[in-house]
Amino acid sequence: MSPSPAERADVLRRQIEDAGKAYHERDELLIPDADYDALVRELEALEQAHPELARADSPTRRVGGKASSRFAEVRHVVPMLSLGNAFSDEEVQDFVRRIGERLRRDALYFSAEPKLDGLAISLRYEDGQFVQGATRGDGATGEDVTANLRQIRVIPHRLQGEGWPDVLEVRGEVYMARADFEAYNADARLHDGKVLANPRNAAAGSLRQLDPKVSARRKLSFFAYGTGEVRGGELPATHSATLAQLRAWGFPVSDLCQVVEGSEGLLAYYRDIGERRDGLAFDIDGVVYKLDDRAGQEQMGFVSRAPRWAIAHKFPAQEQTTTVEAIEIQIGRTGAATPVARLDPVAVAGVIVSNATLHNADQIARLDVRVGDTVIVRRAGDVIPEVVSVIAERRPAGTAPWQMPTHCPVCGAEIVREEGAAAWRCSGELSCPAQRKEAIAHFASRRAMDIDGLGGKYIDTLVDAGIVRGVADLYRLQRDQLLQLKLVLDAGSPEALASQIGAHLPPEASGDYLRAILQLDGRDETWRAQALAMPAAFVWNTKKIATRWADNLIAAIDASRDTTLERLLFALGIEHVGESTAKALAAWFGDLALIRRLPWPLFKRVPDIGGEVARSLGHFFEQDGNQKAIDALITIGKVRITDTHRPSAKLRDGLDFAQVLVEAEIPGITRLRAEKLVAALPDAATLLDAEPVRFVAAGLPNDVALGLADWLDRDGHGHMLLKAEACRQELLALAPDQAEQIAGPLEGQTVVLTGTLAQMTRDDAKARLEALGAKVSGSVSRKTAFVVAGTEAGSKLTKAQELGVEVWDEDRLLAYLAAH
DNA sequence: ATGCCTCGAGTTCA
DNA sequence: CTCGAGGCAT
Repeated sequence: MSPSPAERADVLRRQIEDAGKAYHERDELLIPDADYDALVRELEALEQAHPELARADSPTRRVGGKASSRFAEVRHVVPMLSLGNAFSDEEVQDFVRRIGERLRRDALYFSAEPKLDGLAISLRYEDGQFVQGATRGDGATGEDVTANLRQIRVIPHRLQGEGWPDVLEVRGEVYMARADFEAYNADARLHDGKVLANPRNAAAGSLRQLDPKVSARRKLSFFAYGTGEVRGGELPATHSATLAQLRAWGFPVSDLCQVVEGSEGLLAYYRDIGERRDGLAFDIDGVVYKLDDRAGQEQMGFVSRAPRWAIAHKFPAQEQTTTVEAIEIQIGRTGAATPVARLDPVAVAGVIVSNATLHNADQIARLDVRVGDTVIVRRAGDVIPEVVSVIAERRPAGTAPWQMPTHCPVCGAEIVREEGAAAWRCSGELSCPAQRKEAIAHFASRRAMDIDGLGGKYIDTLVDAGIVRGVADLYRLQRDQLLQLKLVLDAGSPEALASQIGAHLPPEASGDYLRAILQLDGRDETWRAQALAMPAAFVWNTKKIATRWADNLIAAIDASRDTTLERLLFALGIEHVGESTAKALAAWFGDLALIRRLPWPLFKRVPDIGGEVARSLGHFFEQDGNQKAIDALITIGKVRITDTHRPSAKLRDGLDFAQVLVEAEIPGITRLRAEKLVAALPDAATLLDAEPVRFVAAGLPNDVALGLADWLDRDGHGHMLLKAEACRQELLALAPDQAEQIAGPLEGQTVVLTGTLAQMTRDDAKARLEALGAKVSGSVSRKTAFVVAGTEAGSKLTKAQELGVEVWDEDRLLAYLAAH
């Protein structure tokens, strides 16, 4: 049976998308360009022949396409800066105060302008002629979009008037007016084209079109708001006069630009624009204030990549109303049951929101969100959608308060709440497929074992099929198994796959699909020739993509076998043990064999590990299943820890038996009492043998002595104490670790990274800072030594400024790293 | 006990 | 990114 056009179209779309994604996200070529083009052409032909199959999200309509979508790079001689943000009146007043103090001036004049929601660009004029236009890019380097900018009617090709500098760069915002955006989408809907999400995306997408004719059809506009490089000429001494001059030279400048005085003037302007916002012809997301006189600007200078003389005052996150269609719960890696609201999709602050976390049952109870409710949603911090409140008047009749289900929707185990905790958990542990999948995904994740290419979709299938039950099974996977898996997944189902293949194989070759495909693997020349003779490149491409994936995944799994103790400890997914704790454990103990059998009180020897984390570690390693899983990883999986070393000598400081007793958290046992106890009963064996009277004789109050006796009898505590004592002696007997690291120049300093770095990845920067002894943390506080801010730095930069923490830009970091 | 400072864990969308 | 909560200094 030959595949229906619909099935065929589905397969094509999936292949095109896989290849396109690999190319865009990883710069990886899954299939040659010619093959890719063939796939796209076939899909186009199919969609034309069967218009009912054409879909708005089809890759044939994708903006930009695939290969060659690279624009030339343009280096900005004067960097295109980002702006600091203000969200409250106070922050604006602080901004004005800082300037007043530094410039020692009472009256400050600002140029205030609307902040358009578009795309920042730079236009270069030489001898009055438009020669080049570029996007902002990372601020230092952008993309050359000259051809597309020439299509924008309001951008002058030649400067008007006179007196312009020999070289003039004009900075401004390309945007799409609301009316033009609506018209575009109406047209797109009519012709079944791709509907764009918002004017901003429309502008950005249009500008990055490769074909200028395409972007010409979309009506873009432009407002100038500043200048970049200027050579062979002078600009007026104030920003406002410069804008007027730009207008005279032929540039559109918003007529909402105004000069105002002091913070009062700024705030009045903000309110005025806020009121007029909805009536404007274009979207704005705030207003921008710039110190008007250039001399003052120069005196103020820059922090990181942002000028100190300008700030963006943002409007509050946009809110929208929508309805709650369902409240589902998701089971996380630790079993945490998180309620998520499925919403009727709605556009909030530029994106379509269809899910919003409700965080936990308390939050639902507080808001009293019910299925069917109309709610207000907001994008908190402009990213993660949240439900703000319920509109009570619009609640349908007959609803009941939402309740946490009593059983896990995935495995059916009971959902329980720990005492005093906020979170409900599925009690199924690793017998719950949801938890097992998440645990495996965590194990494979980049910061853990780093098995690239093993996404959630494949883990789902592997676990559902029973091929992978635990993490060690990953190391048993065979290439052909994976190949089959991928082929079936790509086709949607084994049946779909078989029917598709049947059509393209010669009659004598049809039959078992998988066998057919597998035999194409270069081993059988006859098959190979037949495949090449097939009418469509389909089988080849399917095969090539799948083979590539399987080979890559096998290679990634193989590469993950050599790992560090830190990564493996993190990968195990022990509760409360994240990257940082795993790193500390690895550094202090150095040896998995030791860690696996360590009684929990001894984990507290490591700074930043307290009772909770230590118990969690102990609990994990007590479980037989976990020990077996680790054994399997090592023996069957051939996982090797490459950095095993001796425990740190520092572990021995203050480590006597009395301390072990204290750290075991026995009720009533203080350091003083423990010492008395040890003086009378010097080791664990003696202690265990002793009658409670001996404890009293050693100076313990009656109730504490009885409590201790009771404690020793319960829950294997006695045995644990014996083990702890044995381990303690072992640690003491170990030769001191010679390889104590030399103190780096940043030893003991905490550094925070924020924003996007252009020259290196954040992981890279982190590793290099750590190599110098720094601790790289995620949150800014007074103790932070300095904050490294890349482009688009967010709240952490703001916080650093508030706390007066030093801010480095990327160049400074690079210079520092180079010097050390 | 109280109040930082961090870390861990969970999540959204392009 | 944000929230909750663990660890530790006061």
